[in-house]
Amino acid sequence: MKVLKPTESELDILKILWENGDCTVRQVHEILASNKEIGYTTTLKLMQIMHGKGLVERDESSKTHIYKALVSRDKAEKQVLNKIIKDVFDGSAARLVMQALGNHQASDAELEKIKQLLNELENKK
Amino acid sequence: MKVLKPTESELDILKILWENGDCTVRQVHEILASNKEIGYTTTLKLMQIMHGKGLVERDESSKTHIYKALVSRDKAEKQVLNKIIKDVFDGSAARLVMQALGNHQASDAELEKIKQLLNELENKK
DNA sequence: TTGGAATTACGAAACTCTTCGTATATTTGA
DNA sequence: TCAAATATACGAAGAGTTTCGTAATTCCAA
Repeated sequence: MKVLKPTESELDILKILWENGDCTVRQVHEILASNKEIGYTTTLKLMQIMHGKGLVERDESSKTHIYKALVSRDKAEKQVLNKIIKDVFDGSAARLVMQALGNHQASDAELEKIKQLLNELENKK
Repeated sequence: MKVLKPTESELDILKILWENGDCTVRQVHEILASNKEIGYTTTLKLMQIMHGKGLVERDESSKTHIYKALVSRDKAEKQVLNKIIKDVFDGSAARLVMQALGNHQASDAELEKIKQLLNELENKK
């Protein structure tokens, strides 16, 4: 099975669908356009291409189509990370984690959650 | 200041320069060509473009130029991560870390190193 | 009912990235 | 010395992405 790798623009649209649920092109466009200059037909075309690639499906029963993400957020995130880990971090997830932790400030609560996850991972072994 | 975002091919070349130190086009090409089909002039062109972008500098004192990375590995890794964290993980490094840890098998030693890093981070607060 | 607004479909331009062929210059060794 | 090997420069093709204009269709409100 072919791995679907969303482009950057496609990811923007997927995020909107993940966060807002199924959307019309108009709805997606309004959100995109609130962050940057973009024409309506550009948004439309992107979503049509995503449909062609199988990244989204759409309900065509009424004239105004309703789009739904076909990739889960979790899966897409994993794909992105796998690629980075492979390409940039020599396949070492730990290297990536340490670079991320060293660079970014995480809140106490977040650090606690991460430690908890680490303990669970160790117990599983 | 403009952020330099290496493309995938450019990253391949940077990695060679980071690991092997300064290189001629020929040296870089030999390493690239051991992993995939690629013509010499392709490698040359890529490195010329990288030079134009300021990703590398080169010593032109002899006919055969010697290229040197101008971005550090650490900085490039941080840039890649920052972008992903911003684009995909809503700005939360912790979300990225958890996705990475949940997905990939890290060795005990790696997990230990990560826990240690977490402790250091907590003590710093 | 009908004209304007909204929607989809489609083609093509502009841009970036990757690739390589060809031209030109330099070095080298037989 | 001078032909072959090696190097750089450069242009351009091909693929993928992003952008939008235009045409055709459908819907809705006056």
